[in-house]
Amino acid sequence: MAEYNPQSIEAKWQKRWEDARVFETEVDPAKRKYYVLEMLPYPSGTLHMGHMRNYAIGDVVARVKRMRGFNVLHPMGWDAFGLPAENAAIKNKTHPREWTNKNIAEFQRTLRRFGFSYDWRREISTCEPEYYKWNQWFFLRMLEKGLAYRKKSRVNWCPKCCTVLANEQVINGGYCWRHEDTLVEVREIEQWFLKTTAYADQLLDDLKQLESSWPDRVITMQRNWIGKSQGEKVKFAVADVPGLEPIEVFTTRIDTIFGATALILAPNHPYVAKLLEASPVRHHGEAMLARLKKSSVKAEDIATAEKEGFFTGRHATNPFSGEKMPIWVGNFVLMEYGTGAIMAVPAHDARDFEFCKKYGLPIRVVVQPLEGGALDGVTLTEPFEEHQQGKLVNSGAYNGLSPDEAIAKMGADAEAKGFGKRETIFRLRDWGISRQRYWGTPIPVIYCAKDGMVPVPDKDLPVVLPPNPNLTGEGESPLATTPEFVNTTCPKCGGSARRETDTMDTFVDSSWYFYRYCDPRNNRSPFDSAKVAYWFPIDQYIGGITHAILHLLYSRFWCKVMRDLGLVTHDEPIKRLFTQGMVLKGGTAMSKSKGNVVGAHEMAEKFGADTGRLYTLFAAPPEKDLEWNEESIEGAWRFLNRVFRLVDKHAGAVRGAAQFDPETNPVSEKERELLAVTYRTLDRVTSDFDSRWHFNSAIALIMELTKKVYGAEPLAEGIRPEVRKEVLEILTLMLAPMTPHLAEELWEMLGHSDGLWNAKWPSLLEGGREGLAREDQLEIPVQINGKVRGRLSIVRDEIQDSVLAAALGDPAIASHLNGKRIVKVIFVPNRLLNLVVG
RNA sequence: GCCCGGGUGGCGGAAUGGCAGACGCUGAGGACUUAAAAUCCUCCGGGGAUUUUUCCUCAUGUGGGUUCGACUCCCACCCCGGGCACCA
Repeated sequence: MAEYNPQSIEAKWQKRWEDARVFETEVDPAKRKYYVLEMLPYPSGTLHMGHMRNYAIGDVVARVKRMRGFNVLHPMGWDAFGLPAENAAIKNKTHPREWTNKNIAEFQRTLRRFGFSYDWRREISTCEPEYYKWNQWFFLRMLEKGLAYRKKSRVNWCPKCCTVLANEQVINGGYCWRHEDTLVEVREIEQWFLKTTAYADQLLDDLKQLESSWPDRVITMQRNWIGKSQGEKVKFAVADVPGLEPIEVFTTRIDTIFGATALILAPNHPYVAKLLEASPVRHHGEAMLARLKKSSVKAEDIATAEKEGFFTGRHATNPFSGEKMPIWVGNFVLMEYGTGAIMAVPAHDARDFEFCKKYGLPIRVVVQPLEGGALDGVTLTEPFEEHQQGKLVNSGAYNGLSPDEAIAKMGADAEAKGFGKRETIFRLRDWGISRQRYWGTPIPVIYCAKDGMVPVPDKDLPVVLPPNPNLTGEGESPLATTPEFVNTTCPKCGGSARRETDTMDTFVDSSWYFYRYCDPRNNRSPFDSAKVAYWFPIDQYIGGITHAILHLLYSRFWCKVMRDLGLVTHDEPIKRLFTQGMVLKGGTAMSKSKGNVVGAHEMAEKFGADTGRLYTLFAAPPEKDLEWNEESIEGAWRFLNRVFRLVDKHAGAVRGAAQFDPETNPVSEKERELLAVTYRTLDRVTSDFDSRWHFNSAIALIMELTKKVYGAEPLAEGIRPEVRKEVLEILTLMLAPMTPHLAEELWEMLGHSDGLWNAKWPSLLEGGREGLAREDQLEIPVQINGKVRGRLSIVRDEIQDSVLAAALGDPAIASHLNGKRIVKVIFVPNRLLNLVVG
């Protein structure tokens, strides 16, 4: 009797798949395509079971689709640029490339050990010049279109990374995304930006296309991040400083403008200095300003900080009422949003209320609730913000209007009179991509004393990283201190010039990598558009929720840019997105730094890849977090052993048997029962795989079926070999997407010389299986007033009258009726009978 | 504060408005064995009645509602997790 030995079985089939090039795919217009992709890993540390779960989910989908006859693209690659490689290189006195390639080799070995069905010919590594050349190429195209630009700006600087971070990489209100304990500093540096804001509207609107196929929370997070607001920009003339242009304010509530009792500027608003110059409160103001600017660096506290500000000594004129109001500076007004100046309407905005209350500024109600009595500013304890239900008061000609009516009318009037403009503003900012580090894509521009900034011509791409950088981990970009890189000649005049020494954010690499998989070795263009047209959009993308904004927003942006460059024709790159749960141990996500990882390779050595795969799929539904349980995995191991023994036991009898043909083959009652269970299991497993992605309950069903046919009796006596074969084959095929190695081995044991990889997913619709799946004798519950009081055996499709008669004849049920009158009979054919008694 | 998730046995979880707790883990008991491991079988939400068999009853965070029937749909609240957060 043979024994289940995953180590040898898995090695054997991985070799066969490779030799037969089973997972290699090409464009084939005759076949329906399916592109399934897991987010590419950053090759650092070791792969643990959290990663494996992600890839196991993708592999199930890929394998099921392949069995369904799809032409499946399922590639893998490496997000190989990044800071950890550089830091590790400095620490270990090696080269980032060396460290990265060592990790890639290790990752590859582990992924191969798990038998994931990747087309390895398409493997890409973003740190190779053949790849990052195209980052540079795209950058140049964006430069031509004005979508890439350089400006000096306040940026987020992480003192530990020694580099600038994108807004998206600043988390928890001011901390670095890689160093969660390190506060980000604000610095002024010349930076390269990509104009994501040019696509703000499209990025928002096209979310509609994704609503039914992306998780709600990802859509919501992106929507909030883009943060569209519609309102008015209103000009307030400065009354007591001659020659100063009016101050522009952004508001979504122009209807409350008569309630404005102050104008408040951000501390770094350019007007503040001008207003303070020669102001009677200049000294106090400047002292306060220095204080506010200092405290505003601590981004962490901004949300909770107490509102603070000071009066500039100057006044502005309300363009609607002509009223003069004081101009203040307030720490809660952000220069980065809107115009950096607001009108304070304390009666109808909580923040303004808090500020004005503190400094004794007047509070004037301009929207009265429709019911519940009049409000007045003096007794107001919190602002009235229910703007749908109310009418305007104290607002001159606009009194009596509803706020919505007033917004329309006052907006139009302001525009007509030239002091207002309807405006849509976004929270989204342009994407700062400059990084002052070595291990990334060099930004392909050259600075010449004579010609200024000159793009590197396409023919000179790629701009390759110097092999021997000066890595210190401190100060400016390592490239800046590597003379053989910096010093070059100007492409225009041929004179001596300097290269840009910043590298690109690594999110550039991952913004378009999935296109490269379609045509990974192309050296004339980033990809062949015809190939991309066949494979795109990605049918199923799988990854962690952590990338809900960064990667997934940048990718969408990149797609739209490529579309406008004429490279692709679709608006959105990813049709369906699935965010899988994390694998936890001790309540937190597995990570090397927390020391709670379960190494993937160790798991494969101990139980085999198939057991590891099965367990991660079985222990929880794929979208939920999974707490690792070392005892539970034994259950998966035991189950696979049981399946192996089952097939091994019957293999001899079954191997030579004919293929079962349900249509021409009369079956015995016992065989029929067995087949019915098998087919019904198949039916439910199919739907769990196809539409519901309930892999855990699919496995439960397969376990149940196994239990039914396991042991000596059920499969042996009175069951012909061809029927046994049918049952065992379906069992094997259902397992194949999840435990592919074992399934291949079983398939061979069952007498197939052709690999299971050629087999199709079994269908109930084929050859009379559907008829055999039907049960003729059913047991249904009988309820009285909705409570189950008995069970009844009925014939399939038995009509109500006959079922009711049988129920009334059942003594157990009759005793519950106890002479009471039946008011109503609910009968669901083949499902249940419910008697409502009075 | 706002926006998303989620709350079911000792644990992970199942249940497409129709028998709550499938399947697995743990635990208990038994078979096999000289013994152990492995394997196989039985039991395993609470309370009560009957103490062979079965029946009743409570129970899916809490309180209401819709329905013949609710873990599932609706309303309100509580708790947990995550995201955003002075965005004008």
